[in-house]
Formats: sequence, structure tokens, C-alpha cells
Amino acid sequence: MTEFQTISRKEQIIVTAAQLFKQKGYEASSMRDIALVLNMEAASLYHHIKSKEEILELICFTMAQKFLAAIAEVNDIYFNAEEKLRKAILHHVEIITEDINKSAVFLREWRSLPENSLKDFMFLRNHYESEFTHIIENGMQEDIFENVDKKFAVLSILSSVNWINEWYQADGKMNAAEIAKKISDFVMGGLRKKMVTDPHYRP
Amino acid sequence: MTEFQTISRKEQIIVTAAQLFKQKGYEASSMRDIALVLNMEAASLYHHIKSKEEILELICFTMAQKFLAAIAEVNDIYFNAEEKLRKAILHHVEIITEDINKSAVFLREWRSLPENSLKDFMFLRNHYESEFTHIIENGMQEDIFENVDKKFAVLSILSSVNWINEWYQADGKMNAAEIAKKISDFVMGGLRKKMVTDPHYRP
DNA sequence: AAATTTGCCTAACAATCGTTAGGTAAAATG
DNA sequence: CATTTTACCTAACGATTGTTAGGCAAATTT
Repeated sequence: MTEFQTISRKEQIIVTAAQLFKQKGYEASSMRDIALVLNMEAASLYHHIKSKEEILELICFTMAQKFLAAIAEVNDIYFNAEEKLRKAILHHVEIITEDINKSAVFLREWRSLPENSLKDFMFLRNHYESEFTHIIENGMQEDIFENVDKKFAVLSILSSVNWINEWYQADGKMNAAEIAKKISDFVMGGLRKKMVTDPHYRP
Repeated sequence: MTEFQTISRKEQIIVTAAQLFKQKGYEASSMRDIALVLNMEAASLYHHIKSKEEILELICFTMAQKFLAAIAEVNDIYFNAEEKLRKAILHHVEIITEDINKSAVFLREWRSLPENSLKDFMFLRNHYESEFTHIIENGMQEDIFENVDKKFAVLSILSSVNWINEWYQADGKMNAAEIAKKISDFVMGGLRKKMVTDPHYRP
């Protein structure tokens, strides 16, 4: 019964930290703040974690891996470009809504990572972005996407899906799938080639 | 020659602070950091400004006023909805690219505002957002925009234009007008009604 | 039952934080 | 020339920061 069904103390610390980091920011959250929520002393935290920076690293890189695993899965399985993009957006929204605290830290607080980690983190982030770019390229090759500026398309899409972190509340009426569909529809409207020469086309 | 053609010491402090706040975040930037760049002592800063928080407030509210003035101008002058939206996006991009440091603070660091200012700031922000929503509503009434979810459309548009703050460099090849056009085109593609019943229509 | 590990505690550290007080030399003003 | 104002300085303050050291009781392992 040591760690079955129950959450480890280390994970409790990370979860609490993520909540505070989202609320007040990494720099403004102290180890004593974290400890207070957990009814313990700041010094006791160091029995489970190495440093404050380690907490930030754990959150940022765990989230980065989730995002990368999701996009890799999408690109592995065969879909056409629109399916790929819709699935990629869906998984992205799912990961964000599953844990808004950790995703807020991933999206906003990564700047506070120590120099070495920061380099690695930005590499992973760029890799994720380039996977999205490939989907857009595919779509243009398949001639189902407009010949748009790839860079702008990817940045617009990613900024839209990331922005949900600013307003999403878990108790809200929409679930991840509904949010993803609305964003995808909006984005697709801008990307999907309008077949105006086909009289039977319906938008 | 007291303040003609030259920049006041107070403004120098604010400009320096904005640069540091963007680079390392408000909480991680110390008064001593700011003073170091200006070749002075931290205590001397207080001859020109009241507190560290005042610097943040000055930056955030100055930027907020710029954004609000721009959108008010757009909505005052008569344009159709597409023109309005394109102008609004253009002005937004112009303000951001004119001073990426202060806009970064406006976009990211406002969370560190003291409670009272924070309330006012969020009110202004919501007001700006609602002005955009009105444009979308106009476009739907004029029947030139798809019947999209307003909330999502506005959030997607604003997140896209705000995201340029993350990658824009003043020495880059694109100017504000070019960036605004690309974003507008991408957004419009998703908003503009496709007149498929008209055989002469060209996208 | 003895030995070890786990999980917390108190106390304290050096460093850094924003800010205030009081002084001083140069510049502006009368 | 005398006076006031401006723009800085040094020194120091109380508070807070992340972190370490050492101890102690309960739980676990041997």
C-alpha cells in the first residue's frame, strides 16, 4: 500500500508547486509557500526534491515529453493532413486541459529554467513546432490546404491552442474534444482549399 | 535642452526595466539590476520613481491605453467589418512591434501587478477584448463572416497577434504591415464567407 | 528484538531583496 | 554671489530567499 492508489509525497510537492507557480509565478512562489500548503516545513521538502529548480525542470520536461509523444503518435499512424492536424490539435488540447497547472508552468515559466535545461527545453519545443510544420507541408502537397505561409500558420495554430490555458476551467461546460473541434474548424476554415469550381461543394 | 530631443531619466529607467522584465521576468529582475545597466546605485532610482511596482504599473497601463486608443479609433471611423478587423489587427501589430520590451511586460508580467492595479488592468483588458468581439458581431450581421463562435474567434485572433511578441525581432525582414497582412489573410480565410453559389467567385 | 531507513522537525546560514535616511557636489535659479 | 534644487552617493534596515546541518520519533527491514 506504499504507493498504490495513493500519490507519492514527491508528486504532492510537484502538484502543489505547479498550482502556486501558475497562480503567482515561479519566482514569486517560495519554498515556504509550497510547504505551507502541505502542512510541513520548507526544509522538509528537501527530503524529496533536490532544489526548487528541480521542481521546475520536472514539470517542464514531463509536459514536453507528453506533447512530443502525442505528436509522434499522430505522425506515425497514417492520416491525411487534415486528419493529422485535427488529431494533433485534439491531443494538444487534451494534454493542456488534463492539467492546467502544469501546462501553465510549461507555457509560461520555462524562462526561469537554469541555462543548461533551458537549452534542452527550447530544443524540444522547436522540435514540436517543426512536427506541426510538417503536417502543414503535407497538406499543401496533398493540395487540400491553401498555399499559406507555413510559419504563420503554425504559430497561429499553436498560439490559439496554447491560449486556452488562460481561460479554461475544469468545471466549465466544454470538454477537450469540443474545444479542439471548435479551434480546428476555425483553423480549417482558413486552411482548407475552397473548391469553388465544384458546384456541389458545401462549406 | 532639458528634455528636448533627449529622453528623461525616468523614461530611461522605465525602458531599461522593460528590457530586463522581458528578459528575466519582473520578479527575477532586481532594482540593482536596473541600476547596474544605468551605471548608478539602486537607491538613486528612487529619486525618479516611487517603487518597483510603480514601474510595472506605468508600463502596463501606458501600453493598455495605446491599445484602447487604437481600437477606439478603428471603431469610430466607418469601415465595414473586414476593414475594421484588418485595421484593428494592423494597429495591434504596430503597437507590439514598436516596443517589444514594453509589450512583453504588458502581455506576460501584468500578473505581478498589486491587487488594486490588477483589477483595473483586467477591466481594461476585457474592454479591449469586447471591442474585438463587436467587430466580429458586425461582420456576422453584415453577413460577410461565417457564423462562427465569437468567443473562439476573438481568442484565436488575439492569441495569434500577441504571439508575434515571442518571435518578432526588430531587425527582421518583415515590418508591421506585412505581418499584419499575413495574419489577417490567415484569419480572414477562416472567417470570410465562401460564396460557392456564385460561379464567378475567386478566392 | 535490533538495526536501519524514512519523514519530518528546529535552528541557522549567507545572500539578496526593496526601500529609507542622510549627506554631498554640481547645476539651476534668484 | 547666495540659495535652492537636482541627481546622485554611501550605509544600512528589516524582511525574505533557497538551502544545509543535525536531531528525533515512527515505520520498516533484518
